[in-house]
Amino acid sequence: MNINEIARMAGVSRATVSRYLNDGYVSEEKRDAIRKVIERTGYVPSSQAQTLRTGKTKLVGVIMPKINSESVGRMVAGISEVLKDSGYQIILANTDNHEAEEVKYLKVLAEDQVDGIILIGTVFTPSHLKVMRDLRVPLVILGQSLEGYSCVYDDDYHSMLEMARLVLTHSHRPAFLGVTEKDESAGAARAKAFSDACAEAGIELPKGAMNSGEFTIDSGYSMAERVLRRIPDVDAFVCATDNIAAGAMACLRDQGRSVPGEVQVTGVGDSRLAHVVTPTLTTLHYYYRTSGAEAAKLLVSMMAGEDVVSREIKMGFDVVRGGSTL
Amino acid sequence: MNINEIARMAGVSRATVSRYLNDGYVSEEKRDAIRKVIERTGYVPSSQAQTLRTGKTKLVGVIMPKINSESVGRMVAGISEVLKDSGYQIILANTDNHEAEEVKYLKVLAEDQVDGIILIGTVFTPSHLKVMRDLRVPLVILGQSLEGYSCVYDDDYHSMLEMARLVLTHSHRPAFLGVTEKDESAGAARAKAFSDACAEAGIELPKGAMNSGEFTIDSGYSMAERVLRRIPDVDAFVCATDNIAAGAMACLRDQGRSVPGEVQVTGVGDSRLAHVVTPTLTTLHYYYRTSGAEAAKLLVSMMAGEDVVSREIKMGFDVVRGGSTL
DNA sequence: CCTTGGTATGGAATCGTTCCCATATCGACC
DNA sequence: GGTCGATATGGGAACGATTCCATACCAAGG
Repeated sequence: MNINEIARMAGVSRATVSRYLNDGYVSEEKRDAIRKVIERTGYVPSSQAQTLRTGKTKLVGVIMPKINSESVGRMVAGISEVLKDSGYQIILANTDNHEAEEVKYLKVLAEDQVDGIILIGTVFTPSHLKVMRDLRVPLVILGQSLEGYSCVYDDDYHSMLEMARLVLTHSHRPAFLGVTEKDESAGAARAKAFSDACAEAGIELPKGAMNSGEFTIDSGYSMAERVLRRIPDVDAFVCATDNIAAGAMACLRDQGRSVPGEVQVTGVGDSRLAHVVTPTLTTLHYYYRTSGAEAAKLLVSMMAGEDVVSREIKMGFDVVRGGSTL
Repeated sequence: MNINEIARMAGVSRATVSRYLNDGYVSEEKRDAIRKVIERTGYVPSSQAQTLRTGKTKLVGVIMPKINSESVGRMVAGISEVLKDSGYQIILANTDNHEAEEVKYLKVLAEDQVDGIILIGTVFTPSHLKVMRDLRVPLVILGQSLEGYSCVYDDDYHSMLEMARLVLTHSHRPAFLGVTEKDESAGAARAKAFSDACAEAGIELPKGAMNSGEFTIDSGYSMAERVLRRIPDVDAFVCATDNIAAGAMACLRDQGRSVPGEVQVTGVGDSRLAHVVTPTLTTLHYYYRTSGAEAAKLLVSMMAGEDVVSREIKMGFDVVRGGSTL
């Protein structure tokens, strides 16, 4: 069942059916005739042929470092919410934190497949930049800020600064449990905010106070273990993610240290985890879902050809006070 | 840059280039010539044109009830792992637990867009069955079992039976916190297993012992609250998901009841949550990632045309003992 | 020597749309 | 009355591949 059949059955030309389906100039009678035939046959235009002819796929590629992560999940939920209404489908590319995969997908997707790309990136290597420069479809970066590109990101620095200040009102021997500094946002920015806050409070950080690991609970556990060995009188764990904080709390529990009495703990992300640990976790709420939605909106307008001067959207944040701080 | 250009530059016909790209019969010399031109120009065949001509999209649709859920995330990770290697891309459809959306996506995706579909379903309505019956692409159902379709699912009944038996060795006033029975797997099967285990142990369940709510922590909290009012001497909460169990534990904590001393608690899913609550949660480990991978493998072979007699794969499980049971 | 089958190649049709162009009618306006 | 713009319609050329078919060469086998 194709457009020719429909045209024949409705007694009009193929071109008229096409016009009926898209925009202009079809008389009332023919319009009726075509509508009837289409209803009766349940005809749906082949999106593949449309794609070939128009060069528009109505697909958006979302490249993400890890599908089963709560923050990414929330972002994608926001993206999907917006794109659904704009008639776009999401095509998913999961890189499992493998930078090379990220570059590969950028290339493959842009080749043909999609009208636009949202990159939930972590680390930008030179080959990232190269591929991104000669991309032929609009790109929005989510979760990181990068000069010259449209991006939606969280205020990692100031939010962590505020969190650190809060902790430091009752802490003199704090330690930081973070992730790789190659990650500008979750890594470098949060670490810098922490050490700036310490400097501001006149605290000199001992060796071993700044740590870097993975985004996992296990990594949080082992970093905490290590700090407790090297700085036995540590009195606060400021963590770069809720996962890490949860790991740290597990470690403290196992070693019989009370939270927040002996050691305060804070996380980032306001994940479900934060609300079920005992005591509940003081954490930073980032508007992940909303930032996903904003990124999608931005991309939609870019794909519509409005020459959005590459925009940056910095999201707000809230400090969520749980029982893990004084 | 299209196949004609390449053909011209290599001094061969378009057909020969196409044969070079696909299978047979190209002489060594021409093969070399074509390869050189392709390397130099970086030519990549238009997948849209290929799709139009061959009818194969190299896309697989994955319909899921909720993207930011840990179990779904794990399943999708498994799917993506397998499909990546088979040259398929994933196209994502998030229904946000809206059954009508599920049906809509089944229709839309099958229309044209994808070579196969994996449905991570929850509830099957008559309109589901109707659409699924006249689908023109292979379908694999993940997480539920449905007569006549290929499916990969967990042994909800027997795993919960085992869990309930474990709890009942030290409990005489247990309650069940579940989800809607319209969900055959997570709802009906787990609830039945629980009541069967109780019957087996000679326990008569009081009114209010069987509960049904949402898949959320909050819902777990309020269900627990309600049971504590109606059955004050309840001594175990057997929950249909870890989220619900986490909510129940939060409620018990708030009401000053000790776990597992006064009330035992169990979950299902072996989520990260289960390991960070205090005490850690006794839960059922389901092989979500593996089941996603299995579903994908099944679909790949179906798409390859091997007439797989619609197969069922029932996954195994483990009981993970945490501190929340005696 | 003629047939047969494997190897190799190009021409042309095809997939199902969109959209440019040519054409036509009709009322309005100078 | 001729020109002009708006409305309406169909013919046909793309879009960029795959694939059927015809053709041709060459070695082997009877």
